Amino acid sequence: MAAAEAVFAEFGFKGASTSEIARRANVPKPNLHYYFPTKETLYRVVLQRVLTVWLDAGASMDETAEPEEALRRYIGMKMDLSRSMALGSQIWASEIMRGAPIIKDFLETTLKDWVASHEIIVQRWQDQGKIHPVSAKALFFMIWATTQHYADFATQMACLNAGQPLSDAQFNAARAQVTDMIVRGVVRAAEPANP
Amino acid sequence: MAAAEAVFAEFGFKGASTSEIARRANVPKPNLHYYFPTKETLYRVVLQRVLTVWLDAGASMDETAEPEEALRRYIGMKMDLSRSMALGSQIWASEIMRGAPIIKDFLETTLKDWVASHEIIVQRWQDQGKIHPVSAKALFFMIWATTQHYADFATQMACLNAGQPLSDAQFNAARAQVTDMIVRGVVRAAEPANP
DNA sequence: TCATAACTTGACCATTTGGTCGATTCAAGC
DNA sequence: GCTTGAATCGACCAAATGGTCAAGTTATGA
Repeated sequence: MAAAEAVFAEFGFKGASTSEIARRANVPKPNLHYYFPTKETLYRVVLQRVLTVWLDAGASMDETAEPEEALRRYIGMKMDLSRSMALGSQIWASEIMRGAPIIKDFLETTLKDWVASHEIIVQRWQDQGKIHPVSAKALFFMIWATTQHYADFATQMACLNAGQPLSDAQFNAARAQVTDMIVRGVVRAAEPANP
Repeated sequence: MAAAEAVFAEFGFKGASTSEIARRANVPKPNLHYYFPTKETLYRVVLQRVLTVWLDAGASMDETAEPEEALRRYIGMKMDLSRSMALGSQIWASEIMRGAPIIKDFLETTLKDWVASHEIIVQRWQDQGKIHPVSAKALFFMIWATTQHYADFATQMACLNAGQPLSDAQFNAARAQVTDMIVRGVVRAAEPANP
């Protein structure tokens, strides 16, 4: 599974070869087909795992909380996932880029529902004057884009960081800055107390 | 070239097949190899075009301008590129995700220099108290991530938009909102005039 | 102990892959 | 018309692809 994740992340579904996956996993190829009949089966399983974890993260956006707190928690969690599940994020990205044949169904149902329900929350925040007038989609796209960028473009970031992947300290700093920037960009500053 | 762009964007370098490119371009395969000896040659040419255009956009960040104006211009230009060169952006993304073997050199030289020189500008803005204390890299990563997201994840966005790609009006709205959010997140609000 | 099921694996197969070859067509200049 | 070089293309090649098979080996449980 780990081998499959790495190979799919590096080459995409079509570019990944079962032989390569088997080689990296140190098993003969037929052994791999014993557990996963086809390449697509294996791919689906790998994708499913990403999907599950991301959905859990999505559930963490507490609707009862204040926007700043809710956003901070959600962004922080997505940043953490970008670090701990970078390969999954990459597979997701390449799946989307090839037209999402496998996860289209998920996008049209579960994700759509998630967005719809959270659009309501964002709208409420806006009605309450707690955040600036932004569309919920634009907000979520920015959060997803920025956080996942730390997974999908890790190579580029490493190149701009003396060839080294971001250290834990660097990543934590980035996490904080990303959160701050987005929160400032969206949440309306509390009115200074005036009589 | 257009066919190659589409196929590379959809399947990545390894997953793209020259036969498929030739088929989409309505030319026999040997004809394709007549102009581009190898798949990699063709890939390099396609990538080079993206690179050139993006560099031009990068040059548009006028260092003499105020941060808000400079950022607005740059973000707007990158958003426009995401619309007009979506496939190029996708190829870029998958090239990075496979470890950037072809463009590593560019990343380590030209891009690194670009970032270094623009870090100075951002630092100056910060010293002048014009922007919040953010690292230039975190800022650029957020701009790149968010703008390119509109190209790389167009499929996902379409799924959340009743299956339709963003219309011009929707895209323009997104462009404005993205710009506003980032600017608000980074640029320090002008002090209210006080004696 | 032994039968049965779960697992492992080297050899194999049809198809697709990137790329080539040689023969043909086309266009330009004379 | 003729020559020459550029462009076209059907047929082909070796290698890699996803996937299979049958012959093994190992575990399980009675």
